[in-house]
Amino acid sequence: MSKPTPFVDDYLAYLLARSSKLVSEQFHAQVKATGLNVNYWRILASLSDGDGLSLNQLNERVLFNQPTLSKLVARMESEGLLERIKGEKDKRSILIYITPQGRQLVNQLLAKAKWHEAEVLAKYSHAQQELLKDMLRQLISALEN
Amino acid sequence: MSKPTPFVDDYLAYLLARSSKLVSEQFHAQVKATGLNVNYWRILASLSDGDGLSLNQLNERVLFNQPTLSKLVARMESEGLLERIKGEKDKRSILIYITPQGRQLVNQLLAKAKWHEAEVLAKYSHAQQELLKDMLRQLISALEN
DNA sequence: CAAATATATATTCCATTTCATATATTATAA
DNA sequence: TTATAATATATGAAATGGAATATATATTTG
Repeated sequence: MSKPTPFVDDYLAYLLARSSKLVSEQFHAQVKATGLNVNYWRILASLSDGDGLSLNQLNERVLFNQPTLSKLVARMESEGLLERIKGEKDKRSILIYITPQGRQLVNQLLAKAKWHEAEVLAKYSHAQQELLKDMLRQLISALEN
Repeated sequence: MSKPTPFVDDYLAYLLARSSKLVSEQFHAQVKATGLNVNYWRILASLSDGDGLSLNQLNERVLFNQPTLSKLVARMESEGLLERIKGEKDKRSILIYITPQGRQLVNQLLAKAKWHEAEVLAKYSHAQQELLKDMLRQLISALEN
């Protein structure tokens, strides 16, 4: 009788957390090497293909807490990476834009990120890569309601 | 011409982080409802099918930082959930065991966790579930070296 | 074997995150 | 309309997490 599979190795939440952490950590080392805060990278990447999101909308993507994101965005503005503009239609909201400086930074990192992803996925066929991503996308949209 | 897929929605690290967070968060709400710290749950679950791990070994599973885990384990011991025993063979090491009280707690949560996972995966066939998990396990072992 | 190096865990100090709540604005109801 | 509730973001005190380092024990080297 061989040992049963340990709980965590068959537990989806654990497999996701572990693979997520392993994949991210490798790349985050590269981000840190450029001197950038990892959270800044996540925020810039989330804004990279369409800024002008409100804080809440951005938060739905980056999945921080609202106060955490609020403070990060304020810091990033003070460092010249983002700009915050009060909403015209709804004056409670703050719309967030990438500055040229932030854009330059994120563009460099996007290229590195794609390169890193290619490395991670090198052993998989294109079909397999898409299968994995599709399953994750399905999971996400199911959980978002 | 339709919009291209946003970067993040095609980026593996993001898909993993997002799905991980969404899956975990749902269950963590249940954990918190029982009054337990989420990190405690992660530690107990990691020990659930074989305790007596050293701090380092445990850390390889839970993927915290060593000082963070060290502090958490100390707190959990003071709250009666774990026991720390100095290694016989290597006296630098600390072996970590679940107390009966900790065991009772984790057993309840393991049952809930499995139930929650079943819900999350309900829409997938058994074969698909295994496919997803296998791909994640492969990814993990490739990244661990 | 003694000295030097490596390893396992703990601790300290500081930056960041979180919880609860405040403020400002908008939407709804009476 | 005015009062009430809801929503978006900000803020402050307290808890948490991380980087650097300390301590204790083991291993290696000359």
